[in-house]
Amino acid sequence: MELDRLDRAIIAALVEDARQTYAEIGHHVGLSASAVKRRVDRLRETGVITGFSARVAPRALGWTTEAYVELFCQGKTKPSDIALAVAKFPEVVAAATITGEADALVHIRATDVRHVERVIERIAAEAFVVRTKSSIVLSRLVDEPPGASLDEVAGAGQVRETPPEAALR
Amino acid sequence: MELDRLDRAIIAALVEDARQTYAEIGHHVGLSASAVKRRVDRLRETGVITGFSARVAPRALGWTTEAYVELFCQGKTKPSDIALAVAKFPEVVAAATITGEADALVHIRATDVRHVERVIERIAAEAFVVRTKSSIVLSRLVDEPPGASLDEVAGAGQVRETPPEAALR
DNA sequence: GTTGAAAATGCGAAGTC
DNA sequence: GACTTCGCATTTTCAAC
Repeated sequence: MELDRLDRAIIAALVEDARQTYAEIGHHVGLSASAVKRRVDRLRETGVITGFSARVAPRALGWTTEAYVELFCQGKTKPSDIALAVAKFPEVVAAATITGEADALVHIRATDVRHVERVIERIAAEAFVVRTKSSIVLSRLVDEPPGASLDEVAGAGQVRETPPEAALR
Repeated sequence: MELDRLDRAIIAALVEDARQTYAEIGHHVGLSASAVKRRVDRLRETGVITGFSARVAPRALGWTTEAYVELFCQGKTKPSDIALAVAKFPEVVAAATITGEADALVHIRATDVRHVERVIERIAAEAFVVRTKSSIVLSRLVDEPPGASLDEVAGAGQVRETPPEAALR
């Protein structure tokens, strides 16, 4: 799907505040409310915008501790096996297979260090896990709303209006 | 701030879909629209809900590649130094100081592998960075909207209604 | 993409428990 | 103190242009 400058401005506005009215967004990007709605509907249908979500302060809900855990797995382990195993835990915020020594990296959010410990223990108990290596987060330095400044840098799909170098300022 | 069962149900509803109407949320949790709005207003004022944001498919915007980069820094480096240095890059989605060998972990999202490489190069050029160790993401397995299932597990602030053990099912 | 009108929703006041 | 109902302003939505 092709995205023009207006689409990206609308997306940026919605990433910043998803409860703005169409009229407000329209005023900001130079369109009528109807036109904005039509574009937003299209962006949702085509899967560019996957939904709208409240940003919650994890600490306010008691989630004070997080950790990154590297997983070292047996040779024949499939990514889908790892996905199934870790997706079971609500504490697992993110997970990905990666290059390097470890096979996967799992991001955990929990209520305290003991809680983190218990989750790691249960992940390590999975049959395919050979060993784990975990790092507790001491202090979070950056935590952008996913896609906060995407429009500043990325081009629209395959067609880029600004050269990649511009992304580095 | 104290959160009761209703607050957490409302938060869960808004994390799932931040553009639901107050009436819909109210129907779901058993309150009138007005009551829901008052609670949401209070949750925003107290900082539990920090905002509302559109979820965007990074791929649709051309962000097809991500990486995790461990930073090894000089002895006297302060977390705030690292924060200032990495926050400059829109490609840096998250960063945190961690326990273990490395001093910090930086999560990068970029348009392609070359783009990742350039960002890492520029981070490595910071005066306090001794060396870096990076892992490119092969495939993302889990990517929950931050706080998607927080209410399932965490207690409300310091007062916990369910014992921590319940979090592990 | 815009305008305009009908339906739905947001929002605050007043009243109830 | 918190919730509900009610009335009016705003917004959403969908037509026709």
